Amino acid sequence: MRLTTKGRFAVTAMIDLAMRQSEGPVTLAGISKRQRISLSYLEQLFGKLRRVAIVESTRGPGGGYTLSRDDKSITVADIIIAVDEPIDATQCGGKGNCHGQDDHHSQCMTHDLWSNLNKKMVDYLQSVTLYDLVASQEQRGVAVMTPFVNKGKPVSTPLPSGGKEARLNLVDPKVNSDRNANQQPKRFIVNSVFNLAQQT
Amino acid sequence: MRLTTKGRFAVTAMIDLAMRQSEGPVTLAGISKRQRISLSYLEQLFGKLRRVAIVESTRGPGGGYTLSRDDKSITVADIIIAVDEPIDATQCGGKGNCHGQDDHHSQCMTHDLWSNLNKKMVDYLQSVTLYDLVASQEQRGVAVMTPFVNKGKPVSTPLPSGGKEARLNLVDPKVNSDRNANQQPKRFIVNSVFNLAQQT
DNA sequence: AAGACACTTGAGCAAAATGCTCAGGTATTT
DNA sequence: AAATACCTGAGCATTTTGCTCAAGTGTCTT
Repeated sequence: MRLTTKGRFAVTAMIDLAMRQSEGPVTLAGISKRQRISLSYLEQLFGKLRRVAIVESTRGPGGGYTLSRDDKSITVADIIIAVDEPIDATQCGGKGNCHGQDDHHSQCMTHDLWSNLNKKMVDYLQSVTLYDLVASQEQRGVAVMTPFVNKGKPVSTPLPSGGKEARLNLVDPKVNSDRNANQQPKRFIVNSVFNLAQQT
Repeated sequence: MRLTTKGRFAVTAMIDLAMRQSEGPVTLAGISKRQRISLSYLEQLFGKLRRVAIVESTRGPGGGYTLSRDDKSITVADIIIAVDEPIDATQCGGKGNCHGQDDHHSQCMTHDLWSNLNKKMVDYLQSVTLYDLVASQEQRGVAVMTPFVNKGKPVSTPLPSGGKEARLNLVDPKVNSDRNANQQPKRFIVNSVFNLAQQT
């Protein structure tokens, strides 16, 4: 379990995807614009997410990505583990075969410490589903990103994205869909886990 | 809260210190040999530990480091926070002022997620004291790391506990003086927290 | 006073990891 | 065809990590 911005981007992107997939496949280009993550980078991330079968892809015009299973059965841990794969094989890798060099049977001193910590982290991240994140997001008023999506709930704020996005953005007229175009719309930033809490 | 090998080394070194400070100040050179951590690196780490008043130093011959407070009141979190100081000022830094760029009052989508995760980690690390680590270490038989100290000081045979655990696997008498011994002694390796648990 | 000891400080640096970009593809629709 | 959009892998600039080196400063022993 590593935690880098890669994992944070992936979670952010997945929330975006989860919030809009009712309209059909969501394009990476769209996520890229809304969340201001480079398209190429997203392609990398979603390649991994697809390989672990968290998302499915549809090619061609009108294509994009969809969740391959339910909101509620995809956890944050799933996402992070998929994109931030462990380099494993480092140290004892949880196997417990970590003595100094002698033949002692003792595990390394702090094995349990790190092992337990890791477990706590995984436990927590596994307890949070994509559904939870979407729900809490909608409750907050960030809600739906485009005015059209409405999962039966009141759409609280038609965001100031204007008429351009007013249409299911299947075909954005003339949008400079340059590969490396820079984007502007709002993005929900993800914080670093590790820079927080100096104390509490 | 960052977790790097720096923090792991620091915890390891602190355990070593805690286990031997009854003999008086513990030198970095000693820790360096026993744990096979470069002296210069230890100097860096202990500089930070001293600055946050977790340890105290005594200069000159016979000097070294000592815990500046009780075993039981020093937590792993204290140690890690001391050496792996957060670069803070990144993102919203826990302040909650993390919107995209618009004027929304909403915090960023996953703020709570990372914030909670961080809290869980800190909570756990704060619940584990140096005393706990030393105790669990001794119980394991790793016990005291070297059989003697030839500093003109009495060779104490630590190990208040009885011979419960068979023969505490102390280093056998063959192990020679630490005079110019190259780094060979046992070291309790610390694992990467993040490379563990792919799943559970 | 001399010298050994051990902490103290800061600069510097190589290797690895990170966070991307670029340049090509290939499949599917219109 | 042509456009759309996924797919793949190589490559690379920056940052972070994990140290080393060099020069101190204070303290004790002789």
